Amino acid sequence: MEQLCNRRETKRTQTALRLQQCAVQLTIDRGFDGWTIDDLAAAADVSRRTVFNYFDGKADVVLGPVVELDPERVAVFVAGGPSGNLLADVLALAADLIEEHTSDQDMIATGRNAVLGDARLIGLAHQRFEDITATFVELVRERDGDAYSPDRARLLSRLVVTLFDNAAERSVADPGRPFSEHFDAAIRDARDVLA
Amino acid sequence: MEQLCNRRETKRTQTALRLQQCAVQLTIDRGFDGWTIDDLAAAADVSRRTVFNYFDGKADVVLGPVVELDPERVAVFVAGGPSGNLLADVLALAADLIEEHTSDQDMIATGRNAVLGDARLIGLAHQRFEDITATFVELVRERDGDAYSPDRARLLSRLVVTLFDNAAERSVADPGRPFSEHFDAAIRDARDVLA
DNA sequence: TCCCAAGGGTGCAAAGATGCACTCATGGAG
DNA sequence: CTCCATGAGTGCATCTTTGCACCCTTGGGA
Repeated sequence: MEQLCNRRETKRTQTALRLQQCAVQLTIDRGFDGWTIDDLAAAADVSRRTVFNYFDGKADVVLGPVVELDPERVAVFVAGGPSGNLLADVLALAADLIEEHTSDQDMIATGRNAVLGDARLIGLAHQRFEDITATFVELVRERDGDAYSPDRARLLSRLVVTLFDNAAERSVADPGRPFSEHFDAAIRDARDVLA
Repeated sequence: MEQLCNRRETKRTQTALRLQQCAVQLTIDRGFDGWTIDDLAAAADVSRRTVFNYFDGKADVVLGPVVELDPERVAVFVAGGPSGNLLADVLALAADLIEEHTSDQDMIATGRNAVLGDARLIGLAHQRFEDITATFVELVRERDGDAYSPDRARLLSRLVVTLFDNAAERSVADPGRPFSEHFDAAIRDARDVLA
């Protein structure tokens, strides 16, 4: 997956990472509204235009790009797969989401702190989770029709979000372990709690 | 002269400087033939191709680009200007050469050491001075016809080179002062010596 | 209320950087 | 001597970065 022999790819990754790190740091220092795109560009030593070449907006730099589900996996999910168990399949879908979009393990904790420290950012992040939830609810409806009530589907999505957030908390407490491990642990504990 | 507001110019200058510094360091460490363009590219974190986008060859990275006289000033010189005194005018021409091609004051000393520490580089540098000398001789001939014998013109050019080298030595001993100042001091001392 | 400065965001063309496939010269190894 | 590996140097297509002119929204002042 990593191509260290390719200068282009390497520099692109470095620049994206640098932008994210600077954005998070600026947010921690001054809050989300305390810095401009120009400030970020200066901090990351790129032009203002380049920021928009990498991210779709100011929020995206801090929160990361809007997550997108793999259409192939979505198709499998809607068809009732991969395991047939709804909870397991939703979790699998969510796990892929996290897996693909976690470029920097230890950035998760820092990023989470930055988000939670700024009211405006909490709102933006919340909006994102809302969108994801809506997507999931729709997917569940496509998959099982009316077998699941929208309320139940919504609860399911919220559970996944909660699991993610709990995993993030664990990641803060124990940054040494990979995030996916914390996520798995959160799932296990949740099962125990609900058992 | 410096445009800190322009990202392009700034980065270009930085890259060129980085390439020069790395090349000099590599030469000091391993000798001129002890490193390849690929080594330099890796050290300066650019692609091999980019090295050739900046410099015309391996030698140019260490010695700097081949100096070129300003055609306008050359025309003035050939016409007998600007002062009418041959020595003064040649010195003025040479001073311009140095002024325009000295991007980094303290690099002069380091670069000089690198050149003097490698036999091959001394040869290359010598060849350059030869070329410059030939150019000057030709210019003097165009200016004063046969009033100056080629031998005398050649001596004149050599004097200038010597002054430059002496100024470089002074620069090594006293890096705090700008190079042009050392150059002027060398000229004064030479006059005293020859008086 | 009207106006304007500031900041987010986009389109486009020019300038830079890179990868890659070449060519050419040279100094050994066999 | 011949062959071949190595490293200098070039041409060209492609991808990135940058500057710049724009547009749109918004929150204050006058």
